[in-house]
Amino acid sequence: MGKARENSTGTLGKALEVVHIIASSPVPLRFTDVLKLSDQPRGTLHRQISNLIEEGLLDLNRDHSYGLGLRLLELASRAWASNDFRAIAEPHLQRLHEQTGETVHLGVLRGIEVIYLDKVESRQSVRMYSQIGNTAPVYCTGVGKAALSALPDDELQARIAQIAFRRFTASTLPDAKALRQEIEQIRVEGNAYDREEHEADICCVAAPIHANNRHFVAGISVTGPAYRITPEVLQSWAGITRAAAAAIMANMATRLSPRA
Amino acid sequence: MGKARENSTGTLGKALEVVHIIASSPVPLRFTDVLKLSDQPRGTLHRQISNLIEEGLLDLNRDHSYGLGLRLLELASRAWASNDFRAIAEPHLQRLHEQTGETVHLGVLRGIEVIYLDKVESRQSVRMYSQIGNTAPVYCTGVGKAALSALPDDELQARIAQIAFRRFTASTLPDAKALRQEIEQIRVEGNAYDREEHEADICCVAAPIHANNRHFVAGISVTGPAYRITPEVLQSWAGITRAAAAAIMANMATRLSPRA
DNA sequence: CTGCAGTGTTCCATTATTTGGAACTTGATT
DNA sequence: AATCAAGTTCCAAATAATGGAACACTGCAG
Repeated sequence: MGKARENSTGTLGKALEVVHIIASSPVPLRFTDVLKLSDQPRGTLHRQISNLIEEGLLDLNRDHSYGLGLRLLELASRAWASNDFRAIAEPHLQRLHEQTGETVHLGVLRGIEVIYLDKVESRQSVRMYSQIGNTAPVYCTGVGKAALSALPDDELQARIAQIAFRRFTASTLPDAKALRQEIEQIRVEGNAYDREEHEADICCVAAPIHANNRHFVAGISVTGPAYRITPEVLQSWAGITRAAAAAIMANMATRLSPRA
Repeated sequence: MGKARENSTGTLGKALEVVHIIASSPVPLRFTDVLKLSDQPRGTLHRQISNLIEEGLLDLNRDHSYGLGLRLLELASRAWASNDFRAIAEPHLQRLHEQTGETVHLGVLRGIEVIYLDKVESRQSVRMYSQIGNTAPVYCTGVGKAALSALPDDELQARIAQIAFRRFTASTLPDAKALRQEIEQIRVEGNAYDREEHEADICCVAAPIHANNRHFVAGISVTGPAYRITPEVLQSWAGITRAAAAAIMANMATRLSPRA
């Protein structure tokens, strides 16, 4: 199982590495656990963690395990609220949801992951806020593949080269070749699909969004359970999904970058 | 007149101060704007911001203004998902919502602010995720006053002393004396109320939650529009709100701190 | 076209902070 | 009471941050 990353850019980078270690662990970590996962000496790590706790980025539980601090929630709340792209997309997501009755996602590409920025769903009873802020691999999500398809070729190759393909389900794309092939298809059709490639029984249709210069790419998707959403139904949403994406891009052009 | 901000504990603290400046601004800031708001030399600030962007905590927009980075969303998403207290409270919030039909909040005390950890509401059409991660002053929210009432006296006095009272509405508590008086009342009754003290037309009934040692205090509330929720109705929810808080505390005792 | 002003970016000797090893404390377990 | 592991503190040495000033870029006005 992987050690940490090699991104130790200055003090800040190291501090965030510690946060990342704690964020990534499925199980609560105590001091020595973190010590083993990081490659820092005891004294150093201890001071780092103390600082992080002081700043509210980490919390010290009573059993001496560490958790993420509430300061993060506060900052994220503002990050979300002040995100122009999300604000522009919101009404279009809403409309797409009304047209389909299924869950609609907005995600942006970050490295070789998709991070979900917004979500509109009908039944709130289950896991209301679960998706926003979550990340998923590009190569097995509709939004991810849609976003990739909007990248310039050189960028695309660079990103694909970094991916470590892992099989989530029987239909997960197995390697770079299959992914490249599918990207070509998406570029022609204008839509990406996820047919139970990440989670069993979950499928979606997606469409790409990009800024003029294609340095910023994102995607939207309509998602539903495979037992209810047949391939034909999915297909039938392709057009309105593309239309919603186009509408968002049109709004971006006018409301962002007043001096294009 | 207090000193300016003295929260500059090390490099990390300064970096977060920059993040805070950008998070707090209602309007996008460019480099020189931040420079004016921070008291750091140009070169230093520039490197700090560069590092923060590198780490994903800030974003550089194309018009050279800065925004909060998506890394924050990712971390916050995990912070929220892995928060034991929130997970324990969740079903109780749900039940309280079913009993009242109104919006239910869970908030914890942090300094002299309340930070909202969770929310269950009926109509999702408006501003779904708006509340979680938001902060509000203790002295004019039901959850805040409830949480305060659970603090030991010395802690209570210390916190109250830090508050700068500001009038949000006609019924906002005006000063420390009024607040102390109300806290006494809450301690006797077991419930706190907010009668349009923060926002016009918003009122709520709340109940305190605390860990055994009272170093951790929080609160839950049932909130609704004043035009629909009469004082009598509000009063009628006091009991079930207290009951929900009690149930959460009972669960905390068994599920947290396995080695009390 | 040229100079000007406002912004953003880079450089590097000085300075202050972080580092890391070891010693110390705590508190559970035998 | 002794032992061991986990957590905390300390300080000289190493390293990273600082901050002042110079450099570049951009649009604007003469």
